[in-house]
Amino acid sequence: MTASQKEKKSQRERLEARESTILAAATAVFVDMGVDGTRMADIAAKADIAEGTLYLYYKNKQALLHQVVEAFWANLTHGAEQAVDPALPMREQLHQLASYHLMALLNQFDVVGLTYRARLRHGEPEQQLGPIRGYVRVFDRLIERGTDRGEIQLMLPLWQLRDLFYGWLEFSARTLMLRGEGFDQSLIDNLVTLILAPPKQGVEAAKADKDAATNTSNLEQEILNRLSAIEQKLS
Amino acid sequence: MTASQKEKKSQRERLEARESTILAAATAVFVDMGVDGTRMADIAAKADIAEGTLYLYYKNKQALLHQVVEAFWANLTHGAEQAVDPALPMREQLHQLASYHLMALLNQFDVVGLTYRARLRHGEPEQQLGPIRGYVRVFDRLIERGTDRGEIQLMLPLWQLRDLFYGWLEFSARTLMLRGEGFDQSLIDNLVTLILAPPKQGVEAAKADKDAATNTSNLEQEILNRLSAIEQKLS
DNA sequence: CAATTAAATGATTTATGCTCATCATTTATG
DNA sequence: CATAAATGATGAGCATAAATCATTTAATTG
Repeated sequence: MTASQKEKKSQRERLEARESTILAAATAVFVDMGVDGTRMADIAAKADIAEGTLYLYYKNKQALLHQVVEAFWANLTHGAEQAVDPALPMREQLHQLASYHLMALLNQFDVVGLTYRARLRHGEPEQQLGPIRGYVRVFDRLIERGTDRGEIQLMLPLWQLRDLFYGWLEFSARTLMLRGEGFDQSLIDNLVTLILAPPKQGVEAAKADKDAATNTSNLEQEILNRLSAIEQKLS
Repeated sequence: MTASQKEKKSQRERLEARESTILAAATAVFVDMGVDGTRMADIAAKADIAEGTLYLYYKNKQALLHQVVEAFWANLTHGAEQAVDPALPMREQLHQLASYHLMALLNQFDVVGLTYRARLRHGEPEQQLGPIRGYVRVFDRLIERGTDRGEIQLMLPLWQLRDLFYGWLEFSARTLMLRGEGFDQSLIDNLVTLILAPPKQGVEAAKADKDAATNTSNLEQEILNRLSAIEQKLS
């Protein structure tokens, strides 16, 4: 029994290894030739298996592409979690996350592009890209902690802050790629500064100034911070 | 000769009319069935022409898709130019542009989605989407004027500001669609306020007015506002 | 009204995603 | 250990749809 189970396990391992091989091959060819330019035969050849075998692992080309993208984002999530050091102050952590994300977008621009082709054929349920959700959760947790500590000064519902962060970075990555430029430090700095210490604006800024000038107690400010925390958790 | 020229012109007009018909048919079918789900035969049928005729007007399916997207953005540019009234103060203009853009993204979400499939097969020159460039120029001109007048408080390079604006709005549109929600006024307000100095009217103004009336401190009023916001979200 | 040019057609060709009958390998059984 | 059953792998063949092109039809010209 022990032997048979061992055999079974090594069998399963072989299957998983083959799945990884297929995924790696598919990623490479998709990136290299574009989705439409990729033939299933190409992927099979690169993975060194028969064409029909692909369909034992994935229902069709679309499902394979979907899996490629999911694996990519899952991997990215892992990297993001490692890139952020929770011991550091909030500003550093945000900086790390933003830098990591922009870096990833630039270095793997083509793979990111596959994401837009991976949404399932319309019809069928909300089987939207799950891993992306896991990815942004890294950001969400960071912001929630920062909000609890009252360090986030850009007062926005969490979802707006999230879309600002990722939307800005992704569009910027596209611009930088288009111009043939690389990583832009000023962009990251501006983004972090905007979220943590926005330029004086509106009542918020006036209030802050007033507080500083008139030496108002921190208690009232603390109340505001707590309220923001609650508000963001609700949205 | 006049007659012949007239004839020739009406001929050209007929061709252009047919081209419009094809484009409209293609847009409808692409949106309805998805790019992959669309057969050239479907488009031909909808445009009431033979399949082969399509290839007299467009080199292939990809080129047709490309043209559909270009026409869409060109049309959107026209709408944006009309939506913004240059006589109004900067704040109103930005508000109009942001509202128009978010509205367009939401109402024509599927067409916008086609944009990501319209980049030409890789290889071949920088024939990137031109009309999008024309579209963002509306924003650029607005910002340049605002900068000259010193009305822009968010000091960023133009390209960063542009990517912030469009990136945030597009990601937000996706979020709103995913949640099945519609136009979000607070998003627009926050975006405009972030870029410009505090408003003289709107939510901020109401608060300021109330401040003046009740002679309450800004801080206390801010607390009241936040409580109201929370209250609304809970109901 | 020929004659010439341009436009339109759709049967045919070509390409490729996917299926399935067959073969190979692994696991279960007496 | 032998044999049966189950699972995995294969690639020739099928079906679908994009693109082509010889042919027909329509428009333009002198």
